[in-house]
Amino acid sequence: MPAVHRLECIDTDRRLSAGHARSQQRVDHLLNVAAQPFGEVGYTAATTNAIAARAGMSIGSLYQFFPNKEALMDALVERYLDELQLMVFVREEHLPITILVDGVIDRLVRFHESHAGFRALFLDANVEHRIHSVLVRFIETIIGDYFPVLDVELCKQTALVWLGISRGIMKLVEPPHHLSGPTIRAETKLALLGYLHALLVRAGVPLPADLAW
Amino acid sequence: MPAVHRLECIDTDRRLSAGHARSQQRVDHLLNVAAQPFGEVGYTAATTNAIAARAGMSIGSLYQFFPNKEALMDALVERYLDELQLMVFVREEHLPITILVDGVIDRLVRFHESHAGFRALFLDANVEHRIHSVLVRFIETIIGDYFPVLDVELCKQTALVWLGISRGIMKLVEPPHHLSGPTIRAETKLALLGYLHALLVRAGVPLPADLAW
Amino acid sequence: MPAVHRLECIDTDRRLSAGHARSQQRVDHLLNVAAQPFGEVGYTAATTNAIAARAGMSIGSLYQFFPNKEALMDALVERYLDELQLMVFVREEHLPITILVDGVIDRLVRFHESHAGFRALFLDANVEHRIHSVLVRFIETIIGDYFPVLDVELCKQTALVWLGISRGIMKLVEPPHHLSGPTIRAETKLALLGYLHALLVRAGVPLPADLAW
Amino acid sequence: MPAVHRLECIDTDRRLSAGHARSQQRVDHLLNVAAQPFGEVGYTAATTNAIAARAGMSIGSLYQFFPNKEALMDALVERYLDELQLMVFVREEHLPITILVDGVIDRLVRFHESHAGFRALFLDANVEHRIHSVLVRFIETIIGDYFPVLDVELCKQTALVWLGISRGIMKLVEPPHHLSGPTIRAETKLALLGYLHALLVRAGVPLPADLAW
DNA sequence: AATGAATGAGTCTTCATTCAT
DNA sequence: CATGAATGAAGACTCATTCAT
Repeated sequence: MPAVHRLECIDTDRRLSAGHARSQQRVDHLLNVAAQPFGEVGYTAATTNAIAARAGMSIGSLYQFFPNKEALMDALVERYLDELQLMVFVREEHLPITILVDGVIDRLVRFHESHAGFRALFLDANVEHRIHSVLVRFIETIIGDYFPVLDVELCKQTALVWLGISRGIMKLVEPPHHLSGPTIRAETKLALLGYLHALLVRAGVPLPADLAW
Repeated sequence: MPAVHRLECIDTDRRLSAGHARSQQRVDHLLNVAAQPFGEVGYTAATTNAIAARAGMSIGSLYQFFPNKEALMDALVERYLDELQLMVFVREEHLPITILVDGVIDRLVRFHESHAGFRALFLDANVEHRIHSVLVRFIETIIGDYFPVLDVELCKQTALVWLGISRGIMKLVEPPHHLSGPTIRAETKLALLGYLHALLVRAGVPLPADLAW
Repeated sequence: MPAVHRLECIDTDRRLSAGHARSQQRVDHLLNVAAQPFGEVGYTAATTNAIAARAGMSIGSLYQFFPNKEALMDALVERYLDELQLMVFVREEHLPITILVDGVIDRLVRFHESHAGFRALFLDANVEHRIHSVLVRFIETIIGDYFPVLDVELCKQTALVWLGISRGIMKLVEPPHHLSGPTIRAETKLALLGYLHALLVRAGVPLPADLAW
Repeated sequence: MPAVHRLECIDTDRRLSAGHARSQQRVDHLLNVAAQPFGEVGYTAATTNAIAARAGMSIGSLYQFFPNKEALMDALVERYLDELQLMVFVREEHLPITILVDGVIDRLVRFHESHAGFRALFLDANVEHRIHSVLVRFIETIIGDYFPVLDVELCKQTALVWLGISRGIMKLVEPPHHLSGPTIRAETKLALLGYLHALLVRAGVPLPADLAW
């Protein structure tokens, strides 16, 4: 009875995928919720029990999805990276670099403002994750594209410094400094472009028109 | 016997100051040692028991010097601020701003390289202490002195951003990025001056000769 | 399938109530056990670790039931108050006061004899809890009912003194005096009624028949 | 040179006794001061370091006078007993018992009011010391003297109960009840005599004139 | 004798993780 | 798969007591 067999298989598949779907939903909800404690008290101080409780889930279930707290954070990080890909790392071609930076920083700061968990992970010094390296690679590519004359190492270093500058300024939204969102956006852009400008001058690279102050 | 009395006094003084001296030595040693765990794992993860053990001291002794962990950190912070005052915040008059920044950043990065505890406190996002506010005030004064045309609020904001940039770039010495000391020094200076340059241009303030690229 | 649904509900209820029941059992057991260290060494000297160990429970479990040591004691106090309500504070109407006191003291002393934790809390001077105030209010009511001619303040004061006398005499069961239960019962009653007698004489209140020695 | 020898001896004796005197002074001061923490926070919570500090004495010196905290308390107890002997246990002969009780309780309550350390030790349930047994023996003697017809055991038991009643009522000066000193005095006397009255009636002993209400 | 720095066992409490149901 | 009770190592901090000076 191959037909029957197939039917059963399909049935099973459906059930499985239904299960998967539900499971995925639960994980999504868990991650959404976990972002809150991370954002409020930081990764270390956020307790797994509190996260599970806020997710309306038992602690046991949390540990069925993730083997430990770090894996939970890693999953959150991956989700943030997916969202960053969609919402921040969008590059229309042929934009002047100032316009590109303007757009990326606007989107990054807005992402950062609206995602407390991302803010915590992006700004917290003491947690290891992939956000920074992915961001660095993204920035590296941009700089390499715009200034092919710069060698790979210098591109990478410039990307690193851009990341450092961005993190350093964005951290100023938090207590005790409380810089406003618009200020953060404006000053981050200014700092990134100011640094780039100085770097190009130092490297003897001709300035693009929009950087030629 | 006034002579004898005096001698006794001196004797007493010696004993007292000997006690003080030893006590001060122990506190110094404790702070030196405490800086290590703070530097390695951060303030929160560093345990008082570990600090005491590393200092070759019982936990009870640690608590004879400091009423709690925070007070220990505060003392360390104050000592760093004293040292910063002497070693970093030195301002010869009438230097061009580029030279001033060059000197201050050289000294700050060297301080930061040689003081793991300072590095931790300076870079760690999650601990409240006086280092940042003191640094901001110092930078604020410099900027106000060099550019009296900028209003107070803008000076303060610029100081904040300079602090943010410095912290952001200096954090890149740590894993996983591991930028070298010389690179950190060079790029921090470039970023600070590049940002300042752009800021002055934006504000319509005439550039000093050494910033007129 | 309403029937099935109902069954499931019941099932769920059963599971829930089974959990509740077990939890309640454990809390009960914990309180029973906690009463011992409290009784033996007093509230302060009793350690939460010792209590957990005696209850055959990890310290973590203890703190899952009670947020801290004081809350544990409070729960014990509330349980004692519930039991006192049922076993001691029973008042049949229209009894002569001597009979009432006889019954209450018999029951209170027996309660006190069989509940080491209560004994500790009732007799220990250095812990704040509700036992005394509740007892005072109970006694106050009795005295007010029997002698409406006494003003409220005097009723309250008399109740306080009765409580003091009872505590003072009951403490004599403990080392180093070791008065026997029957003696404690007899002498407490005698002291309470003797004081009341003297008080009524002093106040010029006519003695009820059973107090007219 | 016997004369010289003698002189030296005398000299030595003088020095010794001077040392003794000074030592005694220090011990006295220490005990005076120790009474305060005991009175304020109770025996257990009072720390030896705090006591030494308040006495302007090093912790080492405290332990040179007393081998441990308990011995310190014992010495304090002995001093209280000496003072009680002088100030409270005075018995003029041939006073009616009501007058005797009046005087003793007045003096005891006043002692109790003015000696915080005594109050703590007299009222605290959890510390073993001689105050109670000495008081019991004193009371026992009084009762035996006034009512030779009562057998020794009953005298002892009555003394115990008197002690219990006194402690129980005197504890009411403390929080949360805060009965006033005069109230304490009046009600303690009333309770003691009321109990004695009832006891004598029960024992079939003829009442002395001043107890014949 | 005097000192007070030093000790460290012991206290309460937290929280990531496991496992029986 | 879900549950959440149970675990226990570990952390900050206290305090009676000791001992070298």
